[in-house]
Amino acid sequence: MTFSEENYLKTIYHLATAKNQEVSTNAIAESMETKPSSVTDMLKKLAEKSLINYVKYQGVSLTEKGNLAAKMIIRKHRLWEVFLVEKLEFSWDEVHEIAEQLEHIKSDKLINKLDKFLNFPTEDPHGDPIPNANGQIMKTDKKLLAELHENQTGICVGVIDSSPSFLQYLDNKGISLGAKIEVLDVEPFDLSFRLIINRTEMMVSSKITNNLYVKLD
Amino acid sequence: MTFSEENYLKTIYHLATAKNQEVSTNAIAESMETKPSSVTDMLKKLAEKSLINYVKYQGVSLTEKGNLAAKMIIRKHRLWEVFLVEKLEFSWDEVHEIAEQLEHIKSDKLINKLDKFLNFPTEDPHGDPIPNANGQIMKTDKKLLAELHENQTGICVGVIDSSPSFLQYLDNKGISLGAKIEVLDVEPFDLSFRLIINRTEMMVSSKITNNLYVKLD
DNA sequence: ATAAATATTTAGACAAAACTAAATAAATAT
DNA sequence: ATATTTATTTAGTTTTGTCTAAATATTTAT
Repeated sequence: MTFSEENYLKTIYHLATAKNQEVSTNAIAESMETKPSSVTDMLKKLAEKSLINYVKYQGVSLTEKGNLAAKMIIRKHRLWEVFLVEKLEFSWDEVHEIAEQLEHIKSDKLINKLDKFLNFPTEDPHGDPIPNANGQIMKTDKKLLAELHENQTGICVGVIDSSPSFLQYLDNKGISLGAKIEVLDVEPFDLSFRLIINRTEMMVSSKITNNLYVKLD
Repeated sequence: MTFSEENYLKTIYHLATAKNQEVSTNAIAESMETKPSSVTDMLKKLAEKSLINYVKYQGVSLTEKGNLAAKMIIRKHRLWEVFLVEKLEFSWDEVHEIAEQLEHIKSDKLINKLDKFLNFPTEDPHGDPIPNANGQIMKTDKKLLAELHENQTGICVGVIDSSPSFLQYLDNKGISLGAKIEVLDVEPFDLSFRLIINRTEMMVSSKITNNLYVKLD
């Protein structure tokens, strides 16, 4: 499988998972910053290889085979992200670009040894789940911080918005994966939260609480 | 720079270093298992980018720029090999193929952090030197085992022939990088050596002693 | 229900990196 | 010194993945 094919599969997987329905040609083109005509070309090729179900003008979905292939690419991407953050000390916001390259390295043995070296992590540094070697995804019982009530506590396990600017904002505030969070109270007017994070009290807006995942204790 | 350009540069570097003269089109083609006409095409492209000195029918040499670029690729290749052997527990003979892929990952920050993570190694698992971030290569004072005399001792630091079959032979005999070697005596008839390697006495043929590098104590 | 807008596909072209076959230059042998 | 062999380059083709422009299908609005 070529780099390009792998990138298309991954994009289709993400779009299909997010929308939970057939993925349109234009949606793929927009997401990959390419032209719809290029997408059509590639869809034919992927359908030819039985990686997607493709009916002209009707959008696409992944076949079983395509779904597994996509999850293996995502597995590689996320394992490499864990490696970059935990072993090489990159910060959250720097790893995506490099993992985009590393995810295309072909060697099952490599990725399984990496998995072991990292102690079989189940989530990447943004809190997204890592499929195991069989493609199974452990779903976590994480909640949005915005859903918590006063006096509830938990630990930070991920984000929705993983843009560098948001991740850097979190770094500045001292909010990192694994941080202990306690909700002191919620301001009813603007839904901002008063929190204790790692022993420091702070206020955060609803924009933040709607982008941070926590796991309840 | 594309994968293909990088592979050509690397090949030219190795051939130029081995022969210490201009590299011919055919030599490159043979080494890369491609056709001379394909090589000519690429040479024009590399010359256009000032990476090589190319005069029709005269063979090529690397420019300063090309030489540095080649050394950076080799640096990446060898650092990844160290990672694979030391951290992921691959054996000597498995790492080359995977490193061929990893050497093309583009990120200076990545490779320098990897270097630090591995504690700035100066040699890869086959005993070949690793250029530093500036492209400088520390040359080691290694000798061929065949050059040692009776009662001399040293440690195994590398090989010439890095084919899987030779590396596997060494593994079977318990000969690995860092192994202590003591020469007991040399059989004048066939130049075979009687050795103690890691406290075990064994006989090795001159075919072996001519392919193993040792550093004297 | 039809017109207008939007989405998708087709047709044809291009660049990169490879190839084959033919042409040309360089090296070698007689 | 010329003929022959070998090495190298040129010319033209192929495949992959992209593009533009034009054509066609689908959706939306009136």
